[in-house]
Amino acid sequence: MPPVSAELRLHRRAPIGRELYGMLRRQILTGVLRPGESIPEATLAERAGVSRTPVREVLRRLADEGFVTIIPQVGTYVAPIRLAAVYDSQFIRETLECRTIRLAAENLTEADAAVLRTNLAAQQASLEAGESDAFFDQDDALHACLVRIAGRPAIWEVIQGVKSQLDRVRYLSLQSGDWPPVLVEEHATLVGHVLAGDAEGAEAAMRAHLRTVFATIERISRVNADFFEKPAP
Amino acid sequence: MPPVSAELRLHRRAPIGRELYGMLRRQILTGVLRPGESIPEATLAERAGVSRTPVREVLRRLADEGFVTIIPQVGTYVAPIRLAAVYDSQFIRETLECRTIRLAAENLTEADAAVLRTNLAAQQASLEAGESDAFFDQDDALHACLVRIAGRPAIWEVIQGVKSQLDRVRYLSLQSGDWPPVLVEEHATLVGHVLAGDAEGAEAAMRAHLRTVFATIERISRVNADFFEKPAP
DNA sequence: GAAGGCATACTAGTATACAAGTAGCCAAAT
DNA sequence: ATTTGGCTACTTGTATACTAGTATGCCTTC
Repeated sequence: MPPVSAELRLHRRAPIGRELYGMLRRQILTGVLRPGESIPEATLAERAGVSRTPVREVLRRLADEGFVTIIPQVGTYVAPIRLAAVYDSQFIRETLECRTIRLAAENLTEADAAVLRTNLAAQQASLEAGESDAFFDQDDALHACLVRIAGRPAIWEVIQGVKSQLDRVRYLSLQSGDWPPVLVEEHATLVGHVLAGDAEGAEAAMRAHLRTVFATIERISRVNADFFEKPAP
Repeated sequence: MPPVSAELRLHRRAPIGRELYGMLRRQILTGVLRPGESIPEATLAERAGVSRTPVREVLRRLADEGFVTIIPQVGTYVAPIRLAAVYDSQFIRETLECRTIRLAAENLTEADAAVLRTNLAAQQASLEAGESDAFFDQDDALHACLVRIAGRPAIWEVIQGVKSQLDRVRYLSLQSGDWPPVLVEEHATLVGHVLAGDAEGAEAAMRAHLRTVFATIERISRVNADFFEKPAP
């Protein structure tokens, strides 16, 4: 019989391989693990001090997100960045966030406004300190916050799942080049419109902001050609 | 070393538990397996004639999609329909499909038009024959086709993954009530706008169409209360 | 010398054995 | 009669053993 307590009991899930998942995801995202690199289950299991079973589940999930490629009886490899997937991710993200930010501009409360201002200040600090990794996370936090303000917190989970490939490009673009100042500026504009309750302006700013990545993709895929999938001959 | 052939070789993947996944998904969707029902790994494994290992991967994926709830050391149960998830699914689907159908109306070719007309005719046939299961699939096929015409075939995969909870309501609504005629009518209107290249009208029709589900949710959740998550007390 | 076949090492897929934790029942004590 | 304690059956989580298939390097042969 179904436990009626299921709704109110907080299950202490067993995220044994949870940190392994996060570590691998991060390492692939940041390029510590480079596309094409072999990551056998046995090696990961041994390194983490666990058996292959939980490792397999982690890899299966990473494969679903497009981070690794599993070839049966051959091996598991860090997947190359697929440009087509990047463009699809951008399309979906733009579509969803441009709609949610309109709602955010309309539903804004004073408490939300304070959170947004705090985040912007933190970004400025990371920028001046040159901490690109911190900035990367704060960028995500701002967008997540906007989605939450829109009253659709679950949407961010979907975006998070979809933008995996986009994130890899985003990370590379933060490493080299002078994009962070531009992004902070755009974020400030974005938040400004939201604070003013200007839904129309906020959407336009978001659209422009999310398309900034386009300006870097070509250069990134040229400089870091080995990170990207080879185009069909 | 990474096999360079990875891109062009077609890997004969080993979808051993693939049919089990489809069967379970279908059975939960159609209500053959009812929310709260216990589905132990061992039972499923024995029934399918395989070991627990592949069954676990299937269940893990179903859990990610919100079809089952896995409680460690307790059991695996068919998940109840979460109304909040249904509304989130609808929001995302509406946002994405309203944008893609605009593109579909603009990118339409003659071949696409023929496919759309064929699908509509098939729907009409299923309607008259009272085959609601076939209609369910044709409904999906039409929407998938529109997304493909828009030039974003990958988007449908995302929608497919998101609308799981929505589908359960959709299936229930097709079982009882006289909604199929309404939906076919809406599909015809939709396709009509696309065929006419009327992006504006197509989007409006799509929005109205995807919101039709709202009219049934309240009744469905009342009639089939045992399918839905109990609201917080 | 080159090309083809074969053996070996390594991989993920699968099956099975073991461990840890939960819920429900039953008995005993109050 | 009620409550509380423990015990048992059952579940998922994890580890390990085994299977099957692939790629590669070496050896043979032409």
